[in-house]
Amino acid sequence: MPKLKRYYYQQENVVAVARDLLGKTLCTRINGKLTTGIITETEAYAGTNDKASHSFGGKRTARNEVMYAKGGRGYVYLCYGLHHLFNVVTNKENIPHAVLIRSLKPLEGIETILKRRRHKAVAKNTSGGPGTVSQALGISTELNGEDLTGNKIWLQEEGIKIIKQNIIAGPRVGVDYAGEDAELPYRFILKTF
DNA sequence: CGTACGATCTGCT
DNA sequence: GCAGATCGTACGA
Repeated sequence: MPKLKRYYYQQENVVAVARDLLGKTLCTRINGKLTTGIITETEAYAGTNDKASHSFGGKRTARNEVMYAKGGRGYVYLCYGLHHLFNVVTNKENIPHAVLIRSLKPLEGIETILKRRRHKAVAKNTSGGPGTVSQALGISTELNGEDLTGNKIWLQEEGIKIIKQNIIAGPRVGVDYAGEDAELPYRFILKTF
């Protein structure tokens, strides 16, 4: 399975990328341990006009700086003081787009994943939210800004074939503060997972 | 410098 | 169903 190349991350339309990432494989090699999973749920955060995004209004701080880098890097930040959320930065021309990976189906390194997750829910198909995705693959803020074409964390082509009929779009989770933008159908879920 | 809070998860009731 | 965990960051004084 070939790695996604840099140009993949430099497409204009984040929402399209978020949809397209379904079925691709997210991989990490942390301390020599390889763990991978098929992406089953994503959310798009679109540029500076999206009230739900950290970059709304052109906000640019030490935390979200990497959103303004060229596409193809990871944006990892701490949420609620204990969850590391992983985003793929996808943009061209300094537009701060990102895709949050909300859920995975574990593929390789199941033993390691179970250990990291203290034998919790991952035994099933998906992990239960963006925090557990990071926990399962060993992602933490140390990987913030990491190049996604490198060998610590990367994405690969389809783990499975996706047909349109199996994709559900809906509003994003936990962004009520974003007013009308909270309604946007920027969340994509693979049915049957 | 102080304070409030978040793109959440878990375990207990 | 609900509260507690837990702390870096943002923002105002």
